[in-house]
Amino acid sequence: MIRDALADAVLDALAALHVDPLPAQVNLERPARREHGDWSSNVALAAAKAAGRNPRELAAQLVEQLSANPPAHVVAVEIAGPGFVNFRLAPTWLHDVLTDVVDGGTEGYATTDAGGGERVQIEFVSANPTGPIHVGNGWFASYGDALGRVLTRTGHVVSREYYVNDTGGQIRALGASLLAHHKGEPVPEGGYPGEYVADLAKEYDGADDVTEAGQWAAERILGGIRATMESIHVHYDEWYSQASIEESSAVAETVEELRAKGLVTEEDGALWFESKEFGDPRERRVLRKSNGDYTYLAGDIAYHRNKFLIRGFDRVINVWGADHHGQVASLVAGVRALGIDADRIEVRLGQMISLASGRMGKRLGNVVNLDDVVADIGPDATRLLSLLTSIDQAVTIDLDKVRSHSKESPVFYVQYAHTRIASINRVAAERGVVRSPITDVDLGLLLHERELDVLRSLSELPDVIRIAAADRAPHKVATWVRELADRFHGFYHDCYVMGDGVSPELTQARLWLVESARIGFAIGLDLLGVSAPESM
RNA sequence: GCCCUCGUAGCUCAGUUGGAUAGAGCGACCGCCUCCUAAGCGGUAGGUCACAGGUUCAAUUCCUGUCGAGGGCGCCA
Repeated sequence: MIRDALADAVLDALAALHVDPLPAQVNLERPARREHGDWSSNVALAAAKAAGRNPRELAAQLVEQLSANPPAHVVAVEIAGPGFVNFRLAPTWLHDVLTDVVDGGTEGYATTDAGGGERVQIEFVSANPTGPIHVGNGWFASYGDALGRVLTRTGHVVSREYYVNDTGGQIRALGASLLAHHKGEPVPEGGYPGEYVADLAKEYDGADDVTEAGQWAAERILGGIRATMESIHVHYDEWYSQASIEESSAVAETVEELRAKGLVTEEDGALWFESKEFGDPRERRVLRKSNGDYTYLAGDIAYHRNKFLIRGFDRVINVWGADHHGQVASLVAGVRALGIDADRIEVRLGQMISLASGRMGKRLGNVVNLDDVVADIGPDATRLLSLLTSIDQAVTIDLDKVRSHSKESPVFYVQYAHTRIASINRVAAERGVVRSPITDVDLGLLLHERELDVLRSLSELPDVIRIAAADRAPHKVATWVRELADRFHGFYHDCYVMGDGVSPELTQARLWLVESARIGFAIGLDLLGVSAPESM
């Protein structure tokens, strides 16, 4: 990689200048402004103090040293500002990028094995099966899925899981609501008045038992949730039943394990977990109520014991809504108490989403089902919409605007760029233009700023993916793919691949540029789970 | 009261882990189709990066405080 070559050259130059101590790492970045060159380093600023030198002087010496023996592709090394060292490169470095992209292809370019085969489980959505998925509890479905794709590409082994809350009070409440509908009685307090319950009630012919009725309804609703997830290309490896944990001896075993460690006390007939010493801000939490039932927390700790100690995941990432924030510290305390390193569990809290029309709530009667959004704008736009922003951002979505501007949405912008690539290839085929092997093509003809901009974007993809994985921030891929689309539209507009005044040699070079862009779109869109259409 | 996540253009949001003159889309205004799809391209206008301190060569970015928004602090799940 060019960055490593430049960093090595800088280190060599620093050593030649007897800088002591040598910086552990040379920071190289792409300046925001073109005048500042293609690559820039702040190493003189960063290292000067420790070495007892003047930053600007050190930068000047560095420039002199590097200019005397410039690394490959470097045509000029300049000093700027308070002591930046700016590298100006020949376009050949970008032609090398093109070759790298084509050599790597969709499967290989911008991949790393940084994850080292780490087995990562991502649990996301996990909404209670008491009603259809709505835009609130389904918003981070694309996030969890895309994060999995990014982690897979960076060398992790990913498993996607939906924790099915198929037991407990809300299932009984669902059953009671179903039976009430069935008998034509009013839905009980705290029940589920939704239309879907009435519809299900018509089909129910089981026993007059709230648990049985609730489980029957939950199973049906879960089928709908699966279909919704599939419709936006989210495929789970596991739908894990909470009941299977609670009905096994797993919870009791987990509590026993904690008790054996001396972390459980009994008071008022309840069993308490001494959670504070494991980082819980609260002194202690109930594991088993005085009525003998285990709490949700006890079940959740048992569930995570299962994830780590039974199923052997190296790392667990839970994607939860911000309204579950209160559970995090207790769960992590429980996991730690079981002897599991705290940094193996991550809880990513997605901020609540709201509608421009106001708060969404079941009681307000303005719940928008995810299915309806998918039906309106399609799965691609639905996915990209939620992948444009960080999950730390409490977004406001205006569904009316999303609908009316769906033709101008980012997804069309990006997909349109991709169809233009397909279009170029179609026209080339019609005109009998065949792409020669890349080794026979003079990529040195690619000198137009628009062409170089496309290649600059492609050169950044490996970094983008690496950072998106490390930060658990797949939206960075979405930002990148929009930038690539922007650059490609510019190229398309200003640089004809075939046409008047375009030499056969230039056509060949541009066909390869187009191919490298195609690979970039294919990688980026696949990571986002958005389709890359051939025509629109 | 305490904890978490935030506060960037009229609106919705980016901002490469501290860099040089802070970006995009939508909305507004002005241009560009006899060649690969105008679902596109170019331009103009729009900012005290909530506010005040601190850290340093350098702060939208890190720290503290204030103000504001959302969320959380049960023997509910």
